[in-house]
Amino acid sequence: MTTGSTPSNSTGQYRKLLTHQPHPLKSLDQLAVILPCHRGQEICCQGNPANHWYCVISGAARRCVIRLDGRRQIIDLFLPGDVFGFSASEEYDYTVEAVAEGTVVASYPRRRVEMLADADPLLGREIRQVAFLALARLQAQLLILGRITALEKVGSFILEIATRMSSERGNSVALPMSRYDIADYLAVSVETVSRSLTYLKQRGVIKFSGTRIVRIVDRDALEEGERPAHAA
Amino acid sequence: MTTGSTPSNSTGQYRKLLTHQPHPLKSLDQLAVILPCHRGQEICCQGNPANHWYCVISGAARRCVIRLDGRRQIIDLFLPGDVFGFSASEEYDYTVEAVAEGTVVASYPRRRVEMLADADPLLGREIRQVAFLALARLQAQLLILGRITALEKVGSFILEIATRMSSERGNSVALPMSRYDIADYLAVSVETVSRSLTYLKQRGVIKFSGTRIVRIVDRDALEEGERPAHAA
DNA sequence: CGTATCATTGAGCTTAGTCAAAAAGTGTGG
DNA sequence: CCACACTTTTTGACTAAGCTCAATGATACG
Repeated sequence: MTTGSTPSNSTGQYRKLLTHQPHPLKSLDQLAVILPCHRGQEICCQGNPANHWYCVISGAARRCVIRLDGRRQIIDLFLPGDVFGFSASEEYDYTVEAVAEGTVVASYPRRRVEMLADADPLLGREIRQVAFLALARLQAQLLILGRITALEKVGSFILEIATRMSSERGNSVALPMSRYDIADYLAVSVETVSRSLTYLKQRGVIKFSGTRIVRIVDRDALEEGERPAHAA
Repeated sequence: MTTGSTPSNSTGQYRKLLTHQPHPLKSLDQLAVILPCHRGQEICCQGNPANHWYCVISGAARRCVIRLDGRRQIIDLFLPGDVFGFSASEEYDYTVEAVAEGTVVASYPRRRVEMLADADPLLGREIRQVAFLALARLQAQLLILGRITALEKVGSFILEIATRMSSERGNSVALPMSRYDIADYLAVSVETVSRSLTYLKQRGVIKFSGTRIVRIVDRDALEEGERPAHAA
């Protein structure tokens, strides 16, 4: 749909991007429809039939739920290589939106993929593996939300992003989202996010080059009280 | 292992229980090894190879992680019919323990099941579906942890348990776990859990028949500010 | 260059965590 | 059946972390 206005030239470039990018559903590249997204654009919407699975090619996407009181909660964050769109029912029970302008997403027709998986056990395993990764992501997020202080939440968040965007060299991380998004992701207020970042900066734990580019100076300090005991 | 001391008679009874209980992996009943558990007994342990998948037959189990500071967090709660043991890596990255004395769990050898799934696409789909259910459970838990006040967390918790233990008749729910467990599950202190319950009792929202049996008097009050906007 | 969004900072207040202790169950062995 | 130990649950007083409201700076974008 969005691609309608895009010159085929450009679509071809996205196609190349998909081909060159390693991701978990490589074997389905030929089935993929490529979706370049604007900032905030809905990729799939709560209540709609869950007919597609998706994989982030570049950029970032957020999975959110809006509460009655108007508060938004971000349930999950998708970065390049992450697969999403799974649902236990026939409808999506969440909405996914592009976070950054120009986020590119590959979309796969669910039923066709499932039929392919019926014939190809290896593909079936791949899909399960991808679902297990989604489980691991949610588990990590639960651990972050379970932290006591906001400072720990923000610290873990930076480390998580740093790990998942490992393509970035060194200790510099480009935060893919605004402070507001981070707040809704960590279930704290924007002000608290900002204050925590300022505090970490003043203590010399992190440094900023631009508001959204963080350099981790003292990783141990960020990890403080963060690791589960077994990892010690 | 635990069954070693159990007379075969008793094992036979558990087997019957499994046969009569509807659950998602019915087709694997013949493969199942039945594990009756003591209160607090470990079912699978963080760091061990993830060689089994499990299904709760009766009772309840908790998935936990222990932090460096000694705090425990309960990541997930398994009730009868819930399948667990999935891992994205070759090892469990969490520990699962029986909550109630006499909890019964069916255990399935992972590799054999995966081989069966290779040959039987329907089984493959069932496993995916079960994994999607696990995703939905974690999403629900994230929504609860994202709530603002402790009162809302406790309210949502009661409603969640009431829904998942739908076998219980009427509006009475038997809480499967102690206040401490609830606290670690909701990431609040025990005292706060207790105070919230007392408050709900005094406001006439719930009634107790015994400390762990709750009757929901005013469901709407519990749901207050709880529903995502779309559900309105 | 102006406007809208995003980010930071401040002040006051509320909620929930901590520490402490009492009360109510639960189970065990005599 | 009771006494005792232990766990679970509740309640109280104090403290501190984070939310709200409010305002000011910074950035991006047309």
